[in-house]
Amino acid sequence: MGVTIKDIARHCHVSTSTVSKYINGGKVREKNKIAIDEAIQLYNFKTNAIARGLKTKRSSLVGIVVPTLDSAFFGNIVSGIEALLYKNGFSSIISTFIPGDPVSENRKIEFVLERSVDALVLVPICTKRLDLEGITIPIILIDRVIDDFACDSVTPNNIEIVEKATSKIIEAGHKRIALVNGFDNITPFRDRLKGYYSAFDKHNLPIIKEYISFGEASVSEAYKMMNRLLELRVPPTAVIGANSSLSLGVLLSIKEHGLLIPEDISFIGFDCYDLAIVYRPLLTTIEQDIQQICENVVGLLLRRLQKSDSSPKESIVLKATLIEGNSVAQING
Amino acid sequence: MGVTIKDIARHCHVSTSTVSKYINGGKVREKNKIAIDEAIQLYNFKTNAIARGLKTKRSSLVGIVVPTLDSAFFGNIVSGIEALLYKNGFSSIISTFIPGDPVSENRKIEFVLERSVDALVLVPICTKRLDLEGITIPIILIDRVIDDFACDSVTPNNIEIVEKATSKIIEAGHKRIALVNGFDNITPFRDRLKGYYSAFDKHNLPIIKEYISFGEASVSEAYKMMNRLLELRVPPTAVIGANSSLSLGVLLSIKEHGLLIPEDISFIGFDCYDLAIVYRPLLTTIEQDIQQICENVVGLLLRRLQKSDSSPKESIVLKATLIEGNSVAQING
DNA sequence: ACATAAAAACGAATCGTTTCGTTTTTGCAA
DNA sequence: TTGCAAAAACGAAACGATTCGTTTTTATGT
Repeated sequence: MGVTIKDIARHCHVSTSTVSKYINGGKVREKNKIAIDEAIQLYNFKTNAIARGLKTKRSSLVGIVVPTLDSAFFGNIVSGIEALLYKNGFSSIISTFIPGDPVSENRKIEFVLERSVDALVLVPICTKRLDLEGITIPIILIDRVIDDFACDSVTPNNIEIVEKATSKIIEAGHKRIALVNGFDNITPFRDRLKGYYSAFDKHNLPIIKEYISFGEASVSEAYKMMNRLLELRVPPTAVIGANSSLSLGVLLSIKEHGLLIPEDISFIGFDCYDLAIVYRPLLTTIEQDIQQICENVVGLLLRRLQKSDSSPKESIVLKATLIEGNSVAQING
Repeated sequence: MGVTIKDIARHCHVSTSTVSKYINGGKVREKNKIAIDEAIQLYNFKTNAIARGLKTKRSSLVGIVVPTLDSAFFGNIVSGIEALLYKNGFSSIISTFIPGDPVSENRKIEFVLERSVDALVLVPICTKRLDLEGITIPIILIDRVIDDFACDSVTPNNIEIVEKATSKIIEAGHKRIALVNGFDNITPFRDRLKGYYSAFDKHNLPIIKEYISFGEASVSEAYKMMNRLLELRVPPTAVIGANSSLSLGVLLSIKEHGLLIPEDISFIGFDCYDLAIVYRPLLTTIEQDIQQICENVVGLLLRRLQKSDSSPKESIVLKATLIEGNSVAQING
């Protein structure tokens, strides 16, 4: 504890600047090189990242601000990003916020910024402009974008993939298809709704608004939404959960109503692969490739951190996959 | 960007030390107080955590080192701890490692330590002594302990709870009960095995070693283990998954074999509540109270950070709960 | 062996705070 | 008013690295 570059310098009879230079990959006389290496071993010297940060104004810290990690989805994303950042010498400061609470979101962002992070990875909930505008470090948004705020982002092709999923259900003969959605001021939910609409359009089917449900994207809210849907006079014959928590809530409600998938109701989920493969029957789900997301986020981040890079903001859209299970039944008319 | 305490001081015609004192809660003349507050607002001053850290040797950073967050279990723990730390003014540096890889674990710990964290929260995999001994900051272990290394820890009552679960199965008439376990050099798996043994002992039943399977605690390994168990000449009539990933792998294998729970095989899982409640039938599982874990971890941590506290290491053991579902069938002898 | 350019080492200043010993101001009693 | 303790402000010296302009050493060619 507390061995500094000075100790190394003294031990090697060189100046601190020489040691510093060597540590940072500079050229140094061979014998000094050897001596310094030895001394570093001997004293178990670790360069003090704080002192370095103070001088260089770079902390090698990336802030990751996400909603609570109650689903494996964001957990996997955080893990993945952290692992890639680590390979590039960055540490990750994580900060989670309460999904429903814009105040907590803003505070958490502030909190992370105070740590002098070099960049920010953010899964925003608020569409309201946080005071992100004034931030000078690179920001990458995942999963969703913020209206009227040009920013790098990595998102799935929500419209297309939900259209595809919805079409699949329609083509199996369903007409009463519920969508248990998040609030549509959040871009992915807005887009997933668009995809749903689009599929109905393409098949010349009328949309029944009653079957579209908006709410907070939590398990418990989805459960309530689905309960209401199932208690309609004419309940839906199929349902789509618009993200992992919503899918979970929907399944919970279906179960509580004693209904069977797909005999009583067909189902397509979103980002719930772990669950889908053990569920009986195998669930049809929309899945994002998390590794791919992480690679794109970190790749973009590293490019942005090269000071020279001031190219225009990028919106990277990654293709999600519809994984076929047995949770959608063919029905007649 | 870049407004410092100096700017505030100049603007207020006071010295930097006065500003510093005020910021840190010291007493200051009323008019200075007002002036400083105003200037802070005006310039949107944020104290530079890095510079402060350099001087005070406290970073208000806590390192959290856990295996990859591929299950919601650790994700929830990380979220929970982060949230509580935040309330106490700490940021969380997260670092995940590859569960099977002791080298990655050690490197990640080193990496976090270089950041001058004030404390370390760790879910260790290695029983081998990392060079944790030399670390002078407080360390809290979660979920597992390390042999011959006295350290604060928060763990579940593995032996008792698994004994209870196993007894439940035995009392339902089962004799061929499989345990899909992690390697038993990891303390929780060792203890869960003890619990399993103990239940057999108490019921005067012979243990059939064939049904006890050890492997890496991952979904894929559990899947293979369970496959092997199901392909025995005399397969088990019940199975216990010894943690969340193992439970998932077990379910996967059961499904692939076309078996029904509980008709064909009974099942008790561990830490897979989300899954258990949507599964059909409702699964019987052992669950830890994550909120309680987090509160204990952070509580202990904060106590340790009070310099004065040098009380002996604590091993906090929290009671896990056996949640009754319908996945254990009564069978006749 | 000598001059000279290139390479490496040096030393001091600096990053933005906190801290601590000293000086100034304040409030109050004589 | 003056004196004096107590309270507050001050200023300089850290913390541990990096940086940059300068000096020293090395290597090269004659």
